[in-house]
Amino acid sequence: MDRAGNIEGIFRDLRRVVHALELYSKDVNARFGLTAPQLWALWELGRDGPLALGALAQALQLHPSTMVGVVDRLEDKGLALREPDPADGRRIRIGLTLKGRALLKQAPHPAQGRLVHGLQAMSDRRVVEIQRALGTLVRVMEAEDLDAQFFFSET
Amino acid sequence: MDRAGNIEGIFRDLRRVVHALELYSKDVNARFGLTAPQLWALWELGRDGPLALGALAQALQLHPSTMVGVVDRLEDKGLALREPDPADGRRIRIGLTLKGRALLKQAPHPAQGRLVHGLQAMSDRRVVEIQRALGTLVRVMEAEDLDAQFFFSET
DNA sequence: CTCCAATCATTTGTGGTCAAATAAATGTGA
DNA sequence: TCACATTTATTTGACCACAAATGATTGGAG
Repeated sequence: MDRAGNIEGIFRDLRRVVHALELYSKDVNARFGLTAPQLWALWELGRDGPLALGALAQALQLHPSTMVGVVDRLEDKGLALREPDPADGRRIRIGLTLKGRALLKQAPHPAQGRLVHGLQAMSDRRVVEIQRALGTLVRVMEAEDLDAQFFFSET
Repeated sequence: MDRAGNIEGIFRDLRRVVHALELYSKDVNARFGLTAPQLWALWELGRDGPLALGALAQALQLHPSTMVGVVDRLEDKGLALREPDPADGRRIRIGLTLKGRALLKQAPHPAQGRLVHGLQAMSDRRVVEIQRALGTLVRVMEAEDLDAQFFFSET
């Protein structure tokens, strides 16, 4: 197995992982009525109390304009609530409703579910290896240095 | 670093990898006027000649209804073309236009960018480790998907 | 040959994501 | 004080992704 083949394989596997994550989100939605971002936001709100929209977006690593829609849907479901921030007229405070708090007690942790079962069944060594590999990927992909566009040799 | 922390970290890193992939798609779009799925579809069409919509969706691991929009946009840009399949009235044949073929010659490989740059700069051992870890992840995640499908198809 | 199930592309609806533009409120410097 | 840049949330527009429903076509069973 040559190097180009390895890199090709990494890309293919990444796409498959992304795909599986999306299906997992749909599955969570079907079982709990919440998509993965919605559940994650709910969990974050339950942890850090009322948050401004920007702070919540930051916590979830999402664009603020993306966050608006997610919060809208949580509000539509009666799980979260927007309130004006008395200290700063620009800000809002997003908090959980009683219903949201109740649901949070029953819902799975965002990083939980059948997917985690597979990881839990692995040896510690395996888990650490995956974590280290992903950490390397994140570092590489989030590296700021650009350029270097045209030097991939295809077979 | 405990085990739960490792699994937490894996999820966090997965989200960041997904995020980076999305930004990469936007970046490709800004540079070449093509999003990652569009570029990938173009590349696949240039490889395997005219394809039916379903076959193309299969090649990209996308839902057929998703593929429709991507092909629409490629057609709007004059890069691809739908033709009725003379042998089967239900099927269409999606092919590249001359313009599409010309663009494909200049466009980067779909699996290009920051990530490839980083991977190429790594040691072989590192690349193999990443590949193996992702392979394990894919097996676990796709196995869970199969379980879910089996579980939900029992009615 | 006819009826009917399977296949294929598409449409519709929901949701996620970003960037860019907008509006309101805040804070700051002259 | 007042003009102006900054911050914050939102809207708009484009794209991606899926599931479910639809319409047309095909192919097989009787």
